[in-house]
Amino acid sequence: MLDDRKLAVLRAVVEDYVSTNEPVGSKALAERHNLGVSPATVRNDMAVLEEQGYITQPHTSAGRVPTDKGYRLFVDRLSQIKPLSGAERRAIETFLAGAVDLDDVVTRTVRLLAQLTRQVAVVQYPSLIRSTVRHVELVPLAERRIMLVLITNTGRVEQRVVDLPEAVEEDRIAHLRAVLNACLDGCGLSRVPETLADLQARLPEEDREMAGTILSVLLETLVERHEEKIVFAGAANLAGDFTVGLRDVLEALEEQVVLMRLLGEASDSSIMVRIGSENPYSGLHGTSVVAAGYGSGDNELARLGVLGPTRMDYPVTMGAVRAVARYVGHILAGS
Amino acid sequence: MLDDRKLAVLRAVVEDYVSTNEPVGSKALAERHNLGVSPATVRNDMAVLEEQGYITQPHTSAGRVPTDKGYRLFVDRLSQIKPLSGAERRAIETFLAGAVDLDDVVTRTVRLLAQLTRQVAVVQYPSLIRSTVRHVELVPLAERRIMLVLITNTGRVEQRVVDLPEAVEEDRIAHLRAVLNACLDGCGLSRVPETLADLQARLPEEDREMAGTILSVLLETLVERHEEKIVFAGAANLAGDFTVGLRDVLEALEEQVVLMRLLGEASDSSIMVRIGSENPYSGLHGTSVVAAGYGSGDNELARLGVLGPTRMDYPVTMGAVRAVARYVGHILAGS
DNA sequence: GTCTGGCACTCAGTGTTCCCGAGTGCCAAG
DNA sequence: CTTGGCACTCGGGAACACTGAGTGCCAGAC
Repeated sequence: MLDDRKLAVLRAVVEDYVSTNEPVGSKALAERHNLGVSPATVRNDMAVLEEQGYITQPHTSAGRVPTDKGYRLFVDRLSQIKPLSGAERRAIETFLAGAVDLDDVVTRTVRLLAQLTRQVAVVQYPSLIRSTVRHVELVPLAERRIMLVLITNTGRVEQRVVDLPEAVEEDRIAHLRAVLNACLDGCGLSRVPETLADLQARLPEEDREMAGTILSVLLETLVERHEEKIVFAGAANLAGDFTVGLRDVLEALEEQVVLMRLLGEASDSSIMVRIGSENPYSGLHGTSVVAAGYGSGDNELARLGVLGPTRMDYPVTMGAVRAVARYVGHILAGS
Repeated sequence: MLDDRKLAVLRAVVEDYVSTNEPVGSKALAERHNLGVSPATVRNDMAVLEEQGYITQPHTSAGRVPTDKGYRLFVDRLSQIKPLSGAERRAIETFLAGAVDLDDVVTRTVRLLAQLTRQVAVVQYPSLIRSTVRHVELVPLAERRIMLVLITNTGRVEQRVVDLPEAVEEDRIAHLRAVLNACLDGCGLSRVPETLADLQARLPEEDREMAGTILSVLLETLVERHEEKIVFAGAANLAGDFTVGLRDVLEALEEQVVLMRLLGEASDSSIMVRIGSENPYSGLHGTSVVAAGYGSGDNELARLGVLGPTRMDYPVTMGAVRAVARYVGHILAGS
């Protein structure tokens, strides 16, 4: 139904439109890409492509512009991810290697990605649920008040102040700390609730109340933070492209929930592309998202990606996202 | 040089321009504000005000618009901070009271302020330098690797992974932890360096090397983080007002350094207003900043504020900033 | 001296018209 | 199936006039 030349025409339309940002006409197209046929022939092909819904014209007597469906076909079958240059890889590596803690890794990553793609970058913090406990610390602050600190294997640190029902001596707290760590060290966060239930049943009577208070806060921490943390950067890159709808996009970026859904569900470690109206949030039609999961080694910890105009250079963007996701994975595995 | 009526005219020009966003003419002005004089008289006054540089006309045959100098006079002498309504106060209070940790306080604050003022809100994390140490924790991760966690009285938590030169048993680490906490508890962060120097001299010979490594990382943490953390929200509110220059503004917002300077130096606890070209960064002429310090009790921990078009409602904005700064102070003092 | 009404002047913004040219669709011939 | 030719469409820019809000200035009133 679409022969090779028609596909070549579609590819040419996408490439030209992406680079010029202007509707592309049959003549210019026949010249710039050596298709070996005349403009008239190209016109016929374009008419077919338009009929099938892959391209459209903004108005009569203008060139053609790809539709979302057209971009989709381009991404799926007509393009290859473009790897980064050696210089770019090295730049990424050295830039990320300078990070001192998790916060820093995430901040650097999001800025790097924004700069690399000249679009808006979005990075999700490593998911608590898929992490494991590295250490639990109880810090006495006052007689009836302690601070609970939870450290995960991905370097994430969560803290809560806990008010106790009664005054508790430091050594009982120290003991609880030891027990907690013995139980939880290396324990996957998703298995923490059951582990804690077990633990509490085994505690001596007099510690039950205190421990109950602390453990319930610990559980709360896990549940609350199920609402994952997510950041973005590069909003300034929007200013060039968009004119209308920019407000919608900015609003979407500030909604954690929307942002989460934007990056999509865990995929089979390949790159996800969402084009225009494929996006879940209506304010983001007209934008595309390229996202991938990242993690240390095999399991996906979280996701990152970029958001830009539908009219973006998909091969390059996908290359950048893939590369950054890999390097972040390495960094997290190494620390 | 400027009699009362001329000042009243200036005030009227500012107020009308702020609310309509259109150059205001003599006729409309004489009608809407009951100045008790004719348009012709107002025209004469406006001519004087223009000559003095308080207002200007975009082009001949248009109304007048306040200049930066005009806004300055308005803010300094012609307006009063407008307190929030009771409902708004209560909303602030309940919204901030729900915060679970420092991160949460800051995030909620910045969103609140953005929503309240319908502008871009900027909040600086409580300064490390002016905080005091609440606790230092050393967590063994592996034989030659520990995690250093620093908790301040403002609830801020800093962490670093430290690689040790030699394997160290846990009890030596526990001992060092005890010593560190004994020395540093309640110590102002600015005094930490000297305190640590003292401490190291008093340590037993065999602990020197290990302790040196740890302490130097601790010092690094303080120095590095001297570059303070700062966040913003409400970028979507820019989309309505600005058309050109928006890119500059967004870029400025993503530059930590610019953002820092934006909020200004510690002031004598009053509200700072920077109007248009008074701003340090040239991309931000055309915008104004209203900022204030906040803190628990007497000492200023950090600053917060909003950024908006020069044409903003200063009395209302100042009221909101002041109120939020106060409540955040209370919250931080209470936890 | 200060205020006011009158009047001529200026000019941004809008609407109208006209024209150009890029690009199209269609058709008949190769 | 491809190609050149041709009539057609229509967005966008240039030229133009018109309108009206707003101004500056002046002479007379208070």
